Amino acid sequence: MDMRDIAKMAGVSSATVSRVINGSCAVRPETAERVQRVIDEFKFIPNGSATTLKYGRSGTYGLIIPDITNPFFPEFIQSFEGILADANRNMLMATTASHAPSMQRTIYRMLVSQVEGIVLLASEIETEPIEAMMNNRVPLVTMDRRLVGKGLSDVSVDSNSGMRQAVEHLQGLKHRRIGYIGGSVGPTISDHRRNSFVRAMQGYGLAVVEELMRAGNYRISGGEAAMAQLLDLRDRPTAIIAANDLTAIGALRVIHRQGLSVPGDISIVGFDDIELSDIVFPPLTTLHLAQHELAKKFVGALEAFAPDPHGMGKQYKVETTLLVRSSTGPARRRERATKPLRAVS
Amino acid sequence: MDMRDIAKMAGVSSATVSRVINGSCAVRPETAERVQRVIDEFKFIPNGSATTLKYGRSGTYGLIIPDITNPFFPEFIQSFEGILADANRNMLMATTASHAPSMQRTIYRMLVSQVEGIVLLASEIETEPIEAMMNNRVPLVTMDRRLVGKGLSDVSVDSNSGMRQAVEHLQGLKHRRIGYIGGSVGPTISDHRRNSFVRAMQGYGLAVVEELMRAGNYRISGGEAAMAQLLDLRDRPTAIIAANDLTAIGALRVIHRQGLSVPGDISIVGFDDIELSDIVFPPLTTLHLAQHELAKKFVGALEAFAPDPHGMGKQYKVETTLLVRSSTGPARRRERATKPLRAVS
DNA sequence: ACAGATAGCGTTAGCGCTAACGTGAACCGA
DNA sequence: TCGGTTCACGTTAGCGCTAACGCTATCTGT
Repeated sequence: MDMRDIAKMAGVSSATVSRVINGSCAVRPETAERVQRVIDEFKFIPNGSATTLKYGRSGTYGLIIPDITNPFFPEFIQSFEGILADANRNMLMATTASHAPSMQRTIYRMLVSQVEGIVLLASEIETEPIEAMMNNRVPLVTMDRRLVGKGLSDVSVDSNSGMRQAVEHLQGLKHRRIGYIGGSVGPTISDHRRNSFVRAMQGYGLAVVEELMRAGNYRISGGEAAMAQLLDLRDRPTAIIAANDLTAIGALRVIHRQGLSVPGDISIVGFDDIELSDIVFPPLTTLHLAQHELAKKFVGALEAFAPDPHGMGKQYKVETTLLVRSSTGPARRRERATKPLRAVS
Repeated sequence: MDMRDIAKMAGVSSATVSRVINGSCAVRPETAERVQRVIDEFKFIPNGSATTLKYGRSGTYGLIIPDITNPFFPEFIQSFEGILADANRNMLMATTASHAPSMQRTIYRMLVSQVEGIVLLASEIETEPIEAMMNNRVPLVTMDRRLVGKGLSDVSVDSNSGMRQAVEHLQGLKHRRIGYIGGSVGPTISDHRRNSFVRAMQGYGLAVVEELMRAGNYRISGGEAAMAQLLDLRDRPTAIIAANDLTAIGALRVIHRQGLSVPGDISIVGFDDIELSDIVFPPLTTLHLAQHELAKKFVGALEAFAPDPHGMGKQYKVETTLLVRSSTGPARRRERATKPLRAVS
């Protein structure tokens, strides 16, 4: 069943069928209606690969996610795919281990599928092998790499504003020893969130203590490990800002396990505002990142390349704002090793 | 840059280039190597839409998810996509609101894209409009609908075995009043999990009390609402089995908010074993569902249709097993309205 | 009344790939 | 030596679609 079959039954040529399907105005309404009736009757669906081959556009974008298990990503995907669907576009999705070979095969498959652009949400992994693979064939939009070029755009999360609000909030609650638990160490592309934290602290005249800054892994386990170390310190921090909510939740768990309370003994600020952050106890004060805005920027960045896939990319940005819930409160008076008020298993 | 260009540079015909790329053995090794060198040099990537058009197969499957925000689905997607990627296949994913028009547009886009099959993970929504849309064009594999037909397979979660283990476990802990919080009511395809629960209770000679069985919505909010009602009862249940982990977590939250303890006052059993179930406090006793096995069954079901897309489908099944963590414990002696031991905000 | 514009539709070529077939050369056994 | 195989490749014909162009009938202005 192809357009010629439909054409024959409607008594027109296949070109006219094509015109009707694509809404060309160069068809008389009555002819269009006649053709449409045949299309409906036989539930005809055109063959997209033929269109892609002929027209050179697939209407499909690729999305590469490092770890879909991190709740941040599903929330993003939801918005991203929704926006694409509204524009009648498809999403080819792949989660990929962070090692290069599987990554390259993923990109290869996407390029074979004639994607018109790829979004790479992989701040944790090296991207050189990927760019080599892509070879400037289709536009690439990355997250938080702050690197643009031909056919290369970036959407970054501006943590400065949010981080300032967080530090101001904590300072207002009389916190002075504020710790930080960051993301992964290693081949990561310089930790912007960490820098924002440092700048915000300095901006408010607070001491930036190396001892109070630890690396995590953007997951609960990393938050737990880092927080355990911080609690072992003679002079503990009274507040913690974490690089993302999962890290904050990990910290929360360790604090509870040691019989301390949040925010009674230690205040915690997360980052991202994933749904989970409102579900844990206590609900996290966090830096809200508007997922839908973020997704819109990515789609916008992709579509900006439509006229010229090899044109110069742009740097996009989304803001973060502090969302105060219940995991932050006044600093304890004596900033010494804290004793639990009551034991909780 | 197409195969003819490569062919010219390698001094062969385009057919030979095709043969080399597809690993045909009808090419002399030295010729193949020469061609491969040119391919590598120019980083040639074949045009998949041409192959799809010619060959009639796209190597792409569609996956439709109702609510990717439910952690069950990301974990599934991870496995599903991984298995497809290993088989060098693509995944076209869409999350879709449960109303028919957006659903139909999603399916339409997938059919245009020449997917070779669609997995529909939408136990909550009506599927008649979808099947009408699909019109038996490509195989459909559903989850937990227990309906098979031409080009239609189903993968169901066998909750019987797990439910029996759960009830036995609770009975062993001296629980007699066991409640159940189910999934959504309405157009859902008969609640197999609920039936399994009822059968298991009867099998162990326990009373099935209608009053103790409530509907939820597969999310935290539903678990909360249902549990709140159950706690209002004069004669509360001493244990709850939930239709999924999110529901169980919702129940957990309400119990904690009312100053009761788990499992001290009430035991809770979840279903699915999502990662979160090991992270909440206390870690959930739950019916473990092997996500990777589940994903494998779906891929297997799809590929079983490869020889004949219109052939008869099959019913697949995955087992569940009880995983005991910390949310279940001995029943309280007096099965009367319980008083909180201590107040917690 | 007539050249030119326009609307509405048909014809055609070709997007890049590969199955099927065709061909020439090397090889084989009798 | 020679008909038949086999191997290793080239040639060709589309897969279904649509942009570009071509054609005809009607309409417009003078």
